[in-house]
Amino acid sequence: MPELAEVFYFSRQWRPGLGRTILRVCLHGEKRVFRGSSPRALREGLSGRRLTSIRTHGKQMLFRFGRDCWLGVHLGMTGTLLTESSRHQPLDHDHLVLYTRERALIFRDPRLFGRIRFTRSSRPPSWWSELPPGPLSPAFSFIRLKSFLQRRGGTPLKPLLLLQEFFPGIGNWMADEILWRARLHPLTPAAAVPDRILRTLHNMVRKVSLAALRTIGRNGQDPPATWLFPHRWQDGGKCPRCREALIRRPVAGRTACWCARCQKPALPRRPRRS
DNA sequence: CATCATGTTATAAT
DNA sequence: CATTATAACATGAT
Repeated sequence: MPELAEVFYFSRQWRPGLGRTILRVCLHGEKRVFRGSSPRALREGLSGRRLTSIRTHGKQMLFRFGRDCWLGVHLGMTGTLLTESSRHQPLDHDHLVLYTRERALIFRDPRLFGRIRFTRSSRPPSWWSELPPGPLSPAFSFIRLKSFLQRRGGTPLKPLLLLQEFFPGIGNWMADEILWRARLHPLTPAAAVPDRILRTLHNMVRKVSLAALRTIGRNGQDPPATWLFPHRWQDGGKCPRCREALIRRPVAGRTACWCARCQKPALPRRPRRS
């Protein structure tokens, strides 16, 4: 589930733990989600400390404990954050559970593509502070987008939108939603987009991010039927704009969904003449 | 049983 | 070196 808005939503699930002291830590330290960090250090670092802040950036989450303990969470494909009562017994897929007096803060991930990191330092860890500007940041400017797409002009738009190094938080459904709204075919080479359409694309990256945060991010509910979102996985799904049947097939290794009528492939560079 | 999945990354090939 | 394709990860849903 987790792209930028879902990640934000899940981060808020742990908000009841803000200001609370972690009394006990249960974890499945041998699981893949702890790759690259020490479960022992994590347990010792968090125990007895208060959860002091919660932040998200794209698909990344950062929880601060006390002054100098930082917990990074990435939800991968199937990760979720939730709370249960403090009597909760960790289930098979509850790989990290932080107990406060009144609640259990749970990281659950059946598929184990998620990742937990732990760092002890006075400043936030570098993997966090070096994240690229998010789509809603002023630094995510049109000119910066244009130069990025220029640099990778031969690559289709769809896989470019999935690059976290430039579009942190954008995932498969958001990319399709953005292209659908900008009426751009997922295979359009980046350099083939005229400036005017590029403006639209830039706008849509921001619009979809903002709208997703205001719906999914706020209450976890799916976006309305005016979006591509609720139609994209349905067999026989129709374009909510023109009712044309939606097309679904892999583009650069991921399933893409688009409307054959609204999103025409790029025209050949030299249509005619000799 | 086969296929597919809202993600990332190592490795191979171009 | 840059880009692109593929496999792998591990489990659950259909």
